[in-house]
Amino acid sequence: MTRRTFHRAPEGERRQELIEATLDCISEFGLKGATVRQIAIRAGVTAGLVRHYFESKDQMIAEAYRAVIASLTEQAQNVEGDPATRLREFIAVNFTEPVADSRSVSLWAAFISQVRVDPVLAEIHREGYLAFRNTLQELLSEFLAAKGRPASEEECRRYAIAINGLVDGLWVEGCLAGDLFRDGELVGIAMASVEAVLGLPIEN
Amino acid sequence: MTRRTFHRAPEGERRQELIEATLDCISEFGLKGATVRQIAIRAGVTAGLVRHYFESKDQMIAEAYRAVIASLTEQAQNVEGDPATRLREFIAVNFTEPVADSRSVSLWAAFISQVRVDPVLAEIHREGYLAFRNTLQELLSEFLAAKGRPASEEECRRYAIAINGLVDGLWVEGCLAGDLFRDGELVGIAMASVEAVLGLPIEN
DNA sequence: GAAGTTATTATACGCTTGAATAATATCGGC
DNA sequence: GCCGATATTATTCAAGCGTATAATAACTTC
Repeated sequence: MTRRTFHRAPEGERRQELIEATLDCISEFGLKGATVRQIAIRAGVTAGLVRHYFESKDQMIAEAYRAVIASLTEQAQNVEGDPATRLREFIAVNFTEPVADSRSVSLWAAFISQVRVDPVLAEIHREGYLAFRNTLQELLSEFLAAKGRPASEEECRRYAIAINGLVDGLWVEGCLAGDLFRDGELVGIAMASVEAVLGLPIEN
Repeated sequence: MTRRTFHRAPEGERRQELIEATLDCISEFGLKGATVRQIAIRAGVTAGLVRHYFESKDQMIAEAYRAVIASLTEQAQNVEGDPATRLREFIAVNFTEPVADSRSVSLWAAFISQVRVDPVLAEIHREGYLAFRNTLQELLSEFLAAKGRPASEEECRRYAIAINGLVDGLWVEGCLAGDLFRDGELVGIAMASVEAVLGLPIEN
């Protein structure tokens, strides 16, 4: 009886691999299908190792959720250029891979469904939502100012809530049933709707 | 050793109770917490009975999903009055209980997260989404015609997609973190945004 | 290249799960 | 008021769950 060989990975790397494997399993098998054993198989290690890196499975899941939120928001935070370009990019990113992907929305939904159950996840969600919305709000404020139509914080807040809802809603449906829409249709609808809401074109 | 007493419920009634108990458990404990035993306890029966009414737990879950979709859409289908009133009602319903409720969104998310896993649920979702959107599209068509600005089917389709996304996105956030918004704020933002998208007031 | 550290494997444990089965209480028909 | 049908309970089962523990292989250091 000989043991399987293995290599000792640097700590950070292995943790990352385990989190990635966790997300793979959740998106493919659902939260209840993401068992410690499945996750370990996906990561190419044995189940016991999970507890060497995480205090519990629940803690690993929470960290995995943080990773999801980060990947969904970082794309939106890193846009560059003048306000109009950034606003366009901010919207377009949500209808382009890797954000626009059935895996993403599965993960998002899996965690959303636990928000009511697990206060830790609820807090992670709230932080992520507010960060996303605040980024958008600031972007809108700059955009409106640049267009010569500066708006109050309160006004920008309302716009941010509306546009965030619009983009999120379209993102979900696009991810879930992309085949119901033509290529580029959703991003077109989103752009046109945002322009209508703001009462301004988003071109330069 | 004496058995517990019970009463024989009419078939339809008991099925309904079991489905309702299933939804309670999913929303409170998540999909993985909705075990046959928990569901039975919630329904006030013993676990074995589940299999008397359903071929398997999975089948019961699928039927429960149908019930969720139905309850989310039936409110929107049953609005009455002239087109403008119906459009306003259609929107408002989504920000009023029982649709606007953290239980609803938990259930919705729990099932959405399984769409990628289970083709049966995917089909149920698609049907529900299209029914909802088509109702909205027809409503918009009538509304625009009544306002003296009739629109093509293609135009109405685009409006329906946009407004459906907007309402869904705001609905999710409102349900998840209602305390981030003032009373009536979301429905106000939704109405204003829909008016902007359509370029028309929704009053009579 | 030997010794020490620890990341990783292997195995075991107690518990819960969905499902199958047999016993039985309830109720409608007569 | 009994009788047959069946809805419901009670019990059991194998499989899979998260976790704990001990053995060991892979690196680090000197």
